[in-house]
Amino acid sequence: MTNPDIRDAIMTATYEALCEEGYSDLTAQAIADRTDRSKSALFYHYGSREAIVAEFIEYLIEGIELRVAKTRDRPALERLAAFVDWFLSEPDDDERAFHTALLELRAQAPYNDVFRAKLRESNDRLQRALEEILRDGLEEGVFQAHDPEAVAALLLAAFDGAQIRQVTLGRNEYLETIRAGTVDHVLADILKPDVEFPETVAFEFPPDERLRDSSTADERTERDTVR
Amino acid sequence: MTNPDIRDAIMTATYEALCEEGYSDLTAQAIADRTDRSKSALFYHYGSREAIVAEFIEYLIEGIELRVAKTRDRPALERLAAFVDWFLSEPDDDERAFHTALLELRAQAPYNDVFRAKLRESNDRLQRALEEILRDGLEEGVFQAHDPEAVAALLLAAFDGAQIRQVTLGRNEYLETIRAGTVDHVLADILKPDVEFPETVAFEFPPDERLRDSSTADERTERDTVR
DNA sequence: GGGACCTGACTGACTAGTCAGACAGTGACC
DNA sequence: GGTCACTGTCTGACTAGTCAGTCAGGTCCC
Repeated sequence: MTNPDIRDAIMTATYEALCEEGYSDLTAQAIADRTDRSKSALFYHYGSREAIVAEFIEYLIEGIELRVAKTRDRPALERLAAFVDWFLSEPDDDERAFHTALLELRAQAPYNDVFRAKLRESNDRLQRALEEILRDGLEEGVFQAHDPEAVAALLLAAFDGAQIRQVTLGRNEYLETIRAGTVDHVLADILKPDVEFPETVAFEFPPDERLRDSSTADERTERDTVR
Repeated sequence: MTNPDIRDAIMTATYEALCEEGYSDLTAQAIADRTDRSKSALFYHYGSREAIVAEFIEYLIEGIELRVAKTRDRPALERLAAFVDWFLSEPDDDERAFHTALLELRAQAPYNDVFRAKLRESNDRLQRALEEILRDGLEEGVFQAHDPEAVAALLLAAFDGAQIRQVTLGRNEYLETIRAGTVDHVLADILKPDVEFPETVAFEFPPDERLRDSSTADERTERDTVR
């Protein structure tokens, strides 16, 4: 169903609407306004607003997979640093807006089986990506013996918690505090004693090219103190 | 403003409505239905739905403070175990429903200055309570030298992340994994080498007595597979 | 009689989803 | 080449419903 062009248009429109309006104001109209089609066209292609959102999560998952794949040839320690940095470096305005909306969306998962299933998949891929880094580090001999599954889960929980607190409380310091705590208390146990966790990243975790901010990020300024 | 009886009635009604309907369905009517007043009475006492929610967060904060105070005479290690257990033990249905709704509410904080300010305060009290435990443990000589502020932040982020993932992904295993990881990797650095983190809690973190489930928790059963 | 408290009926704004019909393209058939 | 039937895509207008908040008026107590 649906030719790829219009699907892509609807997905990026959804992304923009999410960033600009948040999830709870993500109306079918708000999405349509950001395409060159009418609201009815949305319902023609996807039967419901919910289906659009479900597809959007799918779209994000594809993005994650693509982005993880790009990093696989790097050494494990560099990848770990990039992963940490991805979650715990201070977001720009667009990133923050997106995290904010995504949190609202995630908060609906308990009420919505489809969202929950898709978010699970997204989470599992992330978890597996991190486990892979940890396992590769063991093989490369830079990490000490540990349980990659448990450590990955702990790290993701801490990162996620930090990000959510940063977004909901509006406190950027949080990220740096948690990063330092993670490096000192968790990664210290993981790295071989002679291995230092890099101060700066060797490369940035690649962004989702499809969601490169097409909208000229300026008309968004006076809309900042919202709702 | 407002006599304490009706305030209390509205707050517990808000709590019940949140648990049963979630935040995004928390309408003024849903709250009123759980009091013996009409919806108009709500608007008479609080000027808006938002004000009710803001007051409710306040109400929760008072509860936390009360509950933390009750535990202050216990040894630090016991308190730490109770704190960990509070966040990371498997919730019953009511607790889970409440966490779910609270997450929705927290997800609105970025858009709402009042909510954000109150949630910050709530968070700060929690952080201070945990720091206090850590400092007391240092004084009691059961903990090794560490930075209580940073460790408290790390623990709270990890706990919060674990709880959110458990709620949004519907996976209870998460909590146990994170608890084990926290004990092995973070608390291992904090406790003196000869001190063992308790397997079982000496006491439960006290619940909020005011929110004791007054509604006979049975009519809620067939409404479980919702929305 | 005045104020505190409360109610039911109502309004206005908003939204998901529907539907009848428009229109452009395509292929068949004369 | 022209016409006709048909299909996929799309639209504007509409429906049915929801919800926050208002308001005129009522009761009860001082």
